[in-house]
Amino acid sequence: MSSRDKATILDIAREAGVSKSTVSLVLQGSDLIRPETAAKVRKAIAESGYVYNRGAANLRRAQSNVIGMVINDLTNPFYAEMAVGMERTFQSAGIVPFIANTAENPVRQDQVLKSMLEQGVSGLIVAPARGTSPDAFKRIELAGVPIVFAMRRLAESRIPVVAPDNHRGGLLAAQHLIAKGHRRLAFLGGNAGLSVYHERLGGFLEGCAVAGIPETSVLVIEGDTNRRGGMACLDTALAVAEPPTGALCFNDAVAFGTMLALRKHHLEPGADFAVVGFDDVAEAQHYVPALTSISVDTPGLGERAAHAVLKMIQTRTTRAEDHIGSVTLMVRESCGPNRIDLGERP
Amino acid sequence: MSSRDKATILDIAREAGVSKSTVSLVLQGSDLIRPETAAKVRKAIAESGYVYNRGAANLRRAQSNVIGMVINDLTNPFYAEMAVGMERTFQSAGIVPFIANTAENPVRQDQVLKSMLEQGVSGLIVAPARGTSPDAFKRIELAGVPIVFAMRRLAESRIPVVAPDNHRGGLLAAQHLIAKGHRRLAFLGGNAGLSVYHERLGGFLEGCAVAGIPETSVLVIEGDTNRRGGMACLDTALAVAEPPTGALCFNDAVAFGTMLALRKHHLEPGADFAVVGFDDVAEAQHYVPALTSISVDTPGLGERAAHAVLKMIQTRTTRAEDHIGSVTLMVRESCGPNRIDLGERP
DNA sequence: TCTCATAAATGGAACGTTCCAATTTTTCAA
DNA sequence: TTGAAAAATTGGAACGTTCCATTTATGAGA
Repeated sequence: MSSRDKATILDIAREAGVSKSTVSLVLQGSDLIRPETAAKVRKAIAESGYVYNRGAANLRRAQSNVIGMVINDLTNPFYAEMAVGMERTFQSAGIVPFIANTAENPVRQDQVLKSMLEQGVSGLIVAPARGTSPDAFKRIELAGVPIVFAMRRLAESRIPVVAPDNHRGGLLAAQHLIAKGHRRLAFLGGNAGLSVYHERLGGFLEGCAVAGIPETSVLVIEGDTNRRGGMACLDTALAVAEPPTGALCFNDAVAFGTMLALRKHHLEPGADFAVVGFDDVAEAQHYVPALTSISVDTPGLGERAAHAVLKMIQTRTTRAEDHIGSVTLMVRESCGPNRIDLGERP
Repeated sequence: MSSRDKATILDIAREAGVSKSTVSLVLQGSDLIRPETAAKVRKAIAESGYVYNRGAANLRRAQSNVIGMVINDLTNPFYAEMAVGMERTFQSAGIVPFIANTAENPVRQDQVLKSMLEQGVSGLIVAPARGTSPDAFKRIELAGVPIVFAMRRLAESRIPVVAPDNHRGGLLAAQHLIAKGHRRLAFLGGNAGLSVYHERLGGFLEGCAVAGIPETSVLVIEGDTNRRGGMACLDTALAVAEPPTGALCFNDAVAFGTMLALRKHHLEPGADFAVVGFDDVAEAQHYVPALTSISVDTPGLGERAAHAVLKMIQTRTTRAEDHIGSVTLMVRESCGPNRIDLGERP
């Protein structure tokens, strides 16, 4: 039945009455082959259930046309959206990227990177797992494989980064909350192990300082970067002597959690407490109340990162400029109506 | 600087003063090698930035230790959760699966499958894209690569399937709504191109029929399987002469959309209209109101599918039993408190 | 010390492709 | 028709690994 010993280029050659070289050329779409000959070969291929052995091919040539995407958390819609943006770009370049998930686990990440390297990827996009050790990417740099970081950067690394302008996002959020009349502010969720955390918090504090609110009076509460973390943070925030009236959350997931917890405390997000998210995931605009959030153009960043690797591969370099994407404040309902008239949409 | 011509097994051999065969044996963890010799080899490997060339290895042996997961929509949290369940299983088997997204696009799916095949995957889990043609998997079957379908089945295919008991889920939902006192029911979202649609709808209609509600009086409205689709379906549902008072939604995303649309019509989900979802994604329990949904044990199904391929690979077979996972009704708030009276809603 | 069994290490032939250099076929001007 | 240039095709040597059949080293018993 099913030919157990799969067909090779030689079988095709025999079948079509040509040499293996000819078959190889046809496979590569070379125009050195006469059209009729190519047709004969293609016919033989179609009839034989032949599958091209890319491993063998890569052995001979030195490139591999596979690109790896290593993502820290695929169940986080934010990263899933980013990954899809990357895929779109790769698709139009005619290449199929392989995705792997590290679940924020540096050990898993090591395994995954090793596997991708062994597989001979020609480029890599990595959203590093939390707590990645600084030399986790030494092997890859040594191997000279082009790599770009997405979203997160590593402390002392010269690997190019594609990320949103987190600092400015934090700043915009602070300005917005302050313009709404809030003076007692909080920054909820995230933890100091994340470069993104420092950037967002830094921008937020700067915005506060500029408006005359000293850093020390801003309530900063670390926590998990998911719904549960947001809920916990809010509980803590409301327990202090003079609780805040508004907060920037580390990301949208934390913001959703914060809003859920507010309801448990019989406070209505928007009316009694202002909540700003970060990332502007698709869900933000559908939520009730719709979440005011810092939009980072997620798929756009994905595309950008993909273009960067593609270019690095093409130009055979391992260096590239960082790209810091612009951010915008999406004003929705979770900070309530304007206290000072800024003419935003209802 | 970086040795442009990468090290091979022979370089390691020379460095360690042994033969290439010895290095190969060490790499495979063979116990034929004296520990001191193995140590020497390992030292040389560590010092040289050597990367194992799996492509070359696969050329010689016939298996490849890579497994492909082809997912129809990674941005759908449901499928992302399933994928993570699979990954967990593969991880504990020491293998790194490669994930690819098809974005519900059969053409893309073809490319992805071709690429995975060429890469020499030893097994495949596929959640088929909507509208997949029945012979899209002919190549794979011909190549004798073990494959299992997750969640969706294909009309005339003998490929094993791992999926929840959709029929029973539909039945449970109908019983629940009817027990709550609803008589005018609807099934919202999904479309006839999906096997899952027929199964869920079939179970729902059966549940209705058993309770004396004729199939013809159940309002069935097709629509997109996301939030927007749910919103549109509800609008249509409320526009009929005698609108329904409760509905089973094709999946949780549709249910969320339905609840959003209810609010726009000034109806409160749970109080004025009963909503049941399907899949029980993580968000269901956090939503306000918390969504009553049919839980399918998503990660569990993923694990099951992963085990199935693993076993097929091990036993070198291409056949396996279907697995239909049990489902449970998770009662939360979106159907409101029990109605004792069977009267119409005010 | 010698034998012999066993343990450890090795060389060479594959695996399926690409690419180069070489060969054969075709085309066309003289 | 002939010859030479151009076009089309081809054989063989890589690529980096594994595996088999051998060879070489080790150590126990005499």
